[in-house]
Amino acid sequence: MKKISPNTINRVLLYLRVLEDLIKDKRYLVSSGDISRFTGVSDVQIRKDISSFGKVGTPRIGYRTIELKKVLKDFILQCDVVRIVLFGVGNLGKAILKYPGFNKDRIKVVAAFDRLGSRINKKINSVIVYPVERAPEVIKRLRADIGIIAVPKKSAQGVADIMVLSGLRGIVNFSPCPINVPKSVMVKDIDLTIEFLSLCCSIKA
Amino acid sequence: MKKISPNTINRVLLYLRVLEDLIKDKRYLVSSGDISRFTGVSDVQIRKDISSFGKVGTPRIGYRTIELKKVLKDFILQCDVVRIVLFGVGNLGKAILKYPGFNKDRIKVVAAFDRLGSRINKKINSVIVYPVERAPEVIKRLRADIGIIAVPKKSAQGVADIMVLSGLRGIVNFSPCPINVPKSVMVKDIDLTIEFLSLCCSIKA
DNA sequence: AAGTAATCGTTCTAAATTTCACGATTGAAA
DNA sequence: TTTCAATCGTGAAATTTAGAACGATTACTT
Ligand SMILES: NC(=O)c1ccc[n+]([C@@H]2O[C@H](COP(=O)([O-])OP(=O)(O)OC[C@H]3O[C@@H](n4cnc5c(N)ncnc54)[C@H](O)[C@@H]3O)[C@@H](O)[C@H]2O)c1
Ligand SMILES: NC(=O)c1ccc[n+]([C@@H]2O[C@H](COP(=O)([O-])OP(=O)(O)OC[C@H]3O[C@@H](n4cnc5c(N)ncnc54)[C@H](O)[C@@H]3O)[C@@H](O)[C@H]2O)c1
Repeated sequence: MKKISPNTINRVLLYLRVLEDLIKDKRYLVSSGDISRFTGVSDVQIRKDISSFGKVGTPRIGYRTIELKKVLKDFILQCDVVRIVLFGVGNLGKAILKYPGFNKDRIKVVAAFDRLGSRINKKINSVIVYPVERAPEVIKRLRADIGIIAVPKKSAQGVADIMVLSGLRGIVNFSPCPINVPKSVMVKDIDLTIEFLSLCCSIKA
Repeated sequence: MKKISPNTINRVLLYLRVLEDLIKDKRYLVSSGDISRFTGVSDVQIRKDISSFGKVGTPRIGYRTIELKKVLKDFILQCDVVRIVLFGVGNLGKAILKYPGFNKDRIKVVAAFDRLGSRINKKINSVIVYPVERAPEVIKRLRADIGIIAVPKKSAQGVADIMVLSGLRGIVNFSPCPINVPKSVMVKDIDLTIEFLSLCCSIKA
């Protein structure tokens, strides 16, 4: 089996979302052309992505939604549920805690941490906010996989260090500065400022 | 002059941020190796990116921070200020409205829109929330460039249509579904669910 | 039963991006 | 003044990614 590129993973996750919607609508067949219309990805690209997981389609017919969903899911989502912890219950952190859509995709925020006394021991959307000091203990107990950095940038590296110590293996970093972690820990930077500016540049060009 | 790829634009925006910090710290010289350490981008990549804007470095010395900043900025950020409008003043929308960091980067949210009566005519962080019906008029008057979709997915396409009609040329779409717009309008999808799941996949692999 | 149209899957081609290697340039030191 | 080390800039190679073409397969139609 060949390695799957991050781009492919992202696209496959899109396909999975479409498939779940289709299955909910009781549609049992779908073609690469259909998925293309739903996702904007070209049909060739879709067939190519899917074919890296084996032959699951039938010519003239397309793909069986339930089967395809199962195949894709088995390959890229070994885990049933993604357990996430959140650092920083500010504006952005609260938005994430209050978002109901994550549950549907089996993303579960299992705990939150903040430094500020007034935020601690509150429950937001049934997630408890702990003091940062308790992070290593709580994270291990709840067996979280991924951490979100939603603290101001001057606290970002410190929080990242705690995350690494606590055994998290992936970090989503919303703070506008790069963080240093061992390379066994995957980092995904989401820098909204850069996204906005970048779009602006593409427009003017 | 050759065309600048989106990847390059994103990296250059990173360099610009580093440069601003350095200048604030009164550092007048910086090498590609330094920038590499600050950003994680390889030094060769940095030199190559910069060289597409001309020769601005001096061998043995590096780059003059102030000069480099000016050169990069002139090339990719023609506009002084990016004017943004926000659709959907819910959890995510409020977080964006309350974020003070955008001003520093000359990103200015000039107006917000919502459907819900209880949100309308409030001011959040001195940004007025208008009813969606007034969007075309307000957007034209304030000469906004970019719109943010932070409404539930079933409203996303409708909001996108209004944005196009109002003359926006770029859209940042936080809703978990693709939107259809004329191809003269640039769309940047930011799908947090996919980002989290994607990170999860990379970890397990 | 044969023809046909739709769709998959694969191979080859092309384009974009990154990495590598190395020459060129400069200021400082011996 | 000569040497040297640091750094830039660039052309070529390698890698990755997307795209196009096309044969293979299947079910429907007549
Ligand atoms: N809100 C946005 O739209 C937005 C946009 C772009 C970037 N960001 C970035 O996202 C991050 C969060 O933004 P925000 O608007 O939610 O900030 P915020 O100031 O509203 O919230 C930050 C929270 O982190 C907590 N905190 C600070 N230091 C901590 C520490 N060491 N450990 C644990 N908690 C700590 C604070 O008590 C606070 O609750 C920031 O880095 C910001 O730059 C936010
Ligand atoms: N909050 C998160 O962390 C998060 C995570 C992933 C994705 N998203 C996506 O981001 C979007 C916004 O999320 P949220 O949590 O802020 O949602 P929300 O429900 O809190 O807010 C949505 C807002 O949009 C307004 N709205 C609805 N229809 C509208 C219309 N036609 N025109 C104008 N306004 C309208 C509503 O009145 C509400 O104020 C959603 O599409 C969601 O799926 C959010």
